[in-house]
Formats: sequence, C-alpha cells, structure tokens
Amino acid sequence: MLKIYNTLSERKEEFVPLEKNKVKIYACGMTVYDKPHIGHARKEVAIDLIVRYFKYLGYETVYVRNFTDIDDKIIERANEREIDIKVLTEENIDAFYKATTALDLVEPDMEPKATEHIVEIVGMIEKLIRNGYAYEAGGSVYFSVKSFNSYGKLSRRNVDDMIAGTRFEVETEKNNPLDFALWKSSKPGEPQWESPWGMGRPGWHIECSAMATKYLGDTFDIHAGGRDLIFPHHENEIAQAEGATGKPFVKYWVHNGFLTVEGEKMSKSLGNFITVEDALKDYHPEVLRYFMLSTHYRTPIDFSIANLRETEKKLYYFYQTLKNLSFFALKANGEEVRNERAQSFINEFKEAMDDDFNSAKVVAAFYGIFKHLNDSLISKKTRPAPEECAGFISVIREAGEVLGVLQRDSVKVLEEIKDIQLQRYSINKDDVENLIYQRNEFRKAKDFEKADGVRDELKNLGISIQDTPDGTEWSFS
RNA sequence: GGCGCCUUGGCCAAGUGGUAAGGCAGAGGUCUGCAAAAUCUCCAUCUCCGGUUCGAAUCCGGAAGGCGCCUCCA
Repeated sequence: MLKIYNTLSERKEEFVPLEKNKVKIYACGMTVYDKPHIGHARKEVAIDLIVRYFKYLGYETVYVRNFTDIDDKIIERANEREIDIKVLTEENIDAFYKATTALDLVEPDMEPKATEHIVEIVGMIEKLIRNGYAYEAGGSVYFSVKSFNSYGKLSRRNVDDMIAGTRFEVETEKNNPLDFALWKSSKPGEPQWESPWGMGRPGWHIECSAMATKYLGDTFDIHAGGRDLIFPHHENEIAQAEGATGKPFVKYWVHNGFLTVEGEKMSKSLGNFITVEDALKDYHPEVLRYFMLSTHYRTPIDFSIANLRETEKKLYYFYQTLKNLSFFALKANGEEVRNERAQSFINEFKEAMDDDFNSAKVVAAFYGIFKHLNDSLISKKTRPAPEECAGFISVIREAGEVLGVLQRDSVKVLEEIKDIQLQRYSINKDDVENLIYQRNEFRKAKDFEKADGVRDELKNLGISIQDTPDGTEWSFS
C-alpha cells in the first residue's frame, strides 16, 4: 500500500487515486530567467522518482510540468542583458532540456508555458471577479485574501497574524497588503497582452492554477514543488483554483526539501550557485541522480564534495559488481531465475518505495544485495547459478529503473566515470596507462622495488591499481 | 513578531512505540610478491531535562542549538 506524505494534512496518507489506476500530477516547473541549478535538479529528480514509481505500479500517469516564462525576474534579466524576453526564456528552456536529458528525467506528458495560456489565465481571473474573490484596481486585478476563508490552510497561516506581521506598504492599490496580483497592468516597454482590464500581464501564481486545471481538471491527485513554494505560491494557487471552480483543487500536496551547498544555502551572493551544467562537468549524471536519491526527498540534502565523492564510489562499486555479475550470467542463455534473495530484495524495494517514496531505504537495500553478490561471487562454492545471476541482474535493473540508475552497460559507465575523474583532476589517460605498462614490465622482471615505485607515483595522482587475472585495472581511490 | 522543520557514532544516513539499517573513515584478519579491489570481525543507547507507557530515538511538555518560510526562490 502506497503512502504519501501530504503537506495539507502534515501526515502520511494512503494514496487513493481519484480515478482508478490513474494518477494526475502537476509539478511546478522553473521560472526560466536563468539556467537550471542543482536545486532545480533535486526537485526534478524527486518528482521523477515519483512518476517512475507510479508507472512501475502500473498506473496510467498524466504528468504536467510547466514553464513560467513571464514574470518580474524575467523582465528584469532581459533588460539587464538587453535582449528580448523570448530570447532569454528560450535560451534557458534549452539549458533546462539539456539538464533533463543528461539526468535522464521522464518526459512530462505536457509542458505548458504561461505565455501560451493567456486566454485561460484571463478566463480564470474573470471567474474570480465574478465569484467575488478578486477586484480590479488601476488596470490590475488582485485576489482578495480576506474573501477566501480557507486561505492559509496549506501553509497553516492565519491571515490576521500575517497582516500584523506585515510592514505596511505605502501607496498601494490593494485593499489589503496580503492581496496578491492576478493581473498586472503593464508599464511601457514591458511585454503585454490584451485583457478586459487593459494591457497587462499575468501575476506570478495564476498561470499554474490556470494550466493545471486546464490539463488535469478542476481536481487532480498530486501537486508537487519545492518546500519554499508552499507559501505563497501554492497557497495562492489553491485560492485561485478553488475560488474559480468551487471544487477542491488538489488531493495530495508533495514538497521536496532543500539542497544546501557545503552546508550553506545556495545563493548568488555567497558565490556557491551551481548550475546543473557545471555539476555535470565534475560528476557523472548518474552520480548526481544517485546522490539526490540517497536522501529521502523531504529531507534536506547537502551538496558537498565529500558526499559526491562518496556517491561516486558507491556507484562505481555497484557497476563493478554488475560487471562481474554479467560475466557469470552469460552462461544462462537468457534464462533467469529469481531466487529467494533476489525476491527479498524486490520486496524491500517495494516496501521502501511504498513508504512515501523512501529512496534512501532503497539505497540501503541496494547495498545489501550488492554486498551479498560480491560475497557469493567470490568463490565457486557459493556462486549462484548463471540463471540466478541473470535473475539478480533483472531485479537490480527493475528497481534501478525506478530510481533511474544502473540501467546502462557497466563497462561503458565505468569508463565514463573514469573519464570524468581524469578530467576533474587534469590527468592524462595515456600517462596512467604508460605507468601501468612500466610497472608490469618491472613486475615481469621481478623488480618489485621499482614496480612499487611506479605504483606510488600513481597513488600520488590519486589512482589505485588492481592486479586481476585479466590484467591490471585502475581506478581513482 | 508569526508559522513550520531539524538535532541519531569522527562524517553521511535509515528509523513513524518493542529493545539502534546501511555506507564512508578507522582498527584487525583473509586474499596478494607487496598492494589495491573484494570479503570478514570490531566500532552509538539516539542534544539535554521531565512525563505517558510493561516498554520511547520514536508520543507529550520544557530547555539548548541549528534551519526554513513569512519579499524572489526548486
């Protein structure tokens, strides 16, 4: 039985879809004023895990992720760079797609853009005015927070308390400082669209309510996003959608925890702002994915060099083991048997995922099975039959598919990881192989002292070598 | 000031009332020309103080520390 932590109730709830075997998911996408950073990546990997698991469970999934391609920051940034807004947003959408491709994220079924849904947005605002939740003032339209009495239910805030804590804005068209803009009258030179209230553009929150209800209906199953969006973004989305439709908007609200960099919040001013593009220069995409999943999605995660290195080692170990396993599975001729240990692994996996998508527990289960495999593969006596080895591969791939890891050819991934490491440490591959060749020559000549000297040289580069029956292999230690 | 979260061994991290997963690092063993890799063994009573309970890391109250949101933020 799948349980999901619902921000609305602050507890884990059994997942019951609105329609049998079908799940409708909306995830707030990014506002494309800049390139995606690793915080975005965390959110995307988290929702990706969720979507993949629903598919794994056999649900028909409808997954919508938007692009917010019009807002203050975008206008500001475009002005700064003296480029057209469209140029800016398209550039960043491209960068986003590069990141999603590299991270092997499941493609959403729909990816609506705010600027392409002005009609729906205007329509929703009109409904809100008609329903008495919004008012026009000076060419802008505001949502009246006071008029919507369950305002604050998601973020557990009380409107009066909030007003008390607000510094009053001078000169405002708003009736109430907490009211938020649904439609903003445009200043000269800003992008603008026609509306019943004059030329203008949508406020920040309305596009999600309009697009989500358009594609998923008035009420749908899951709405996801980063923790920081709970207030005001999601709170406002609820007010807008429910104010317009009169129906409950979302059944389960899912929010991922934040990512820090070396223990600090990522921000431009601290200079620790890491784009996905940059992270991919130093780490294999699968390492990044696996890293994100090694902590439960609601728990804060720290993007630190130490943690990333550790993850890299783990993944390397897994693929190394998978490589050995594949060798022993060759004789199975396509036959596979899932023995008790393999089956228990799958059970562990499902149990962990059913528990609010606890990928951290899955990671532990992976450890257990890989350790078991390394242990048993080592000697003929304990080695599973080829068909069982094939069965192990199959369960690992099955669980790995949901996490989006361990799907690719072991040899290839091991090489890719090494290449990235070589690049990271600015070490030339040929130099390494030359040294290994030299060492083996010394070994053949039984000149172990010189051979060990070469090994020390390699060690200084951070490389360790393994003499195996098939020759000498090397890896970063 | 308001709302919420977190605090588990040197480090990362599970744990959601039944007697502390896993990993990294460290110590020792097996293997090895020596190593490495792999593997085995060892390594915590859960920030503190009260309470509820036969029994709590897990529930309640309080203290200390850290953090997030309340303005843009995944």
